[in-house]
Amino acid sequence: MTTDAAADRPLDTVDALVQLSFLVQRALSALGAEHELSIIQMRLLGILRDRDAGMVELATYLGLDKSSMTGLVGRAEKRGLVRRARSPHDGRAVLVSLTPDGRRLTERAGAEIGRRVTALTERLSPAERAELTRLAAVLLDGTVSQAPWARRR
Amino acid sequence: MTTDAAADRPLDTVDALVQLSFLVQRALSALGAEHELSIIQMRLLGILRDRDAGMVELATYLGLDKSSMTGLVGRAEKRGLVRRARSPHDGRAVLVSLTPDGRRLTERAGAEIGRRVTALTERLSPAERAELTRLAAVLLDGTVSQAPWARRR
DNA sequence: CCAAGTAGTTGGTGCCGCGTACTACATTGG
DNA sequence: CCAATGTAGTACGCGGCACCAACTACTTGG
Repeated sequence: MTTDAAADRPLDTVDALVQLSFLVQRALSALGAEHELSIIQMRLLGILRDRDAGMVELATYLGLDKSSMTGLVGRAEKRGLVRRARSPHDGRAVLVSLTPDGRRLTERAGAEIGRRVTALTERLSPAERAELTRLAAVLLDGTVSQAPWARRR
Repeated sequence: MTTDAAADRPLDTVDALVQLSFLVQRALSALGAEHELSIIQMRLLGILRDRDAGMVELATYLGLDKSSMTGLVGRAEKRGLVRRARSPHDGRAVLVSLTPDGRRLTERAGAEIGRRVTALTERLSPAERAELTRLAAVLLDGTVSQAPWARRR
């Protein structure tokens, strides 16, 4: 239901989207593996690239339980990618931020993601690429309300 | 790098594809969760829907190590979704197949995936849907040689 | 000030994936 | 035929990831 469907027969829309999602995820996963990063770790770094955040905030962005954050951040911290600091305004809270090492790795991995995902579209003309982007944006738009995982603020 | 990127600014192609992949994966994951199925379990069932297979064969389709299959199939077997049978032609081999329960669940989940993924495209016209499908197929085509995860036979 | 709420951690459970090591059967070539 | 080699599968240990329930420590509203 997800991995198969005729490889050289015309795909229906459902199969196309599902398989495309696996294709992209596999690219991300393979790329992350080269830096010993899981997809969830990359997502964590990606959020922290733009702003520091507390544990609950991160959990919300990532769609995880807050208790899952302890281990996730802990492992990143142990690798020196991330740092915990006490929040100045709230004694309970913690502010997670990238270390310089973490930032370097994040920038680098981000650039590689750009390259690899772009490579997936190499057979598309610029106009097709733009159209694909537009269509994807429509799908993403349609679910922003149900899917609070790609928001700023 | 994966979860963010401006929510209401124009997306570039890379962000669009990455975010779309997360959108679809989240839909799959949520749907699976309703039946206590992980994505990998659904993929397993999806393969077995069309044909029985040995452990190594399944591992190849799923891109996993064969040792990972023991647990995966074992858990599905314990739930009564799947059955192991000794291969008639090779005393070492095992043939994994769906039980009637497993087949019912597979058909049902497959149908729901169709519905939900189709729902993601509700804002597209039929022509746009077809175009999206075509474009996705081009991306998928370009990597078949590197990605032996969507083949029959 | 105190009750209720919030941020975060801990501990336990289970799934998933890997690498290594092992058993059992199959195949091949001398 | 049989020894060497190859292949299918399992077992075990490890670590990452995610959940839930329970807990601590702090903050806030009345």
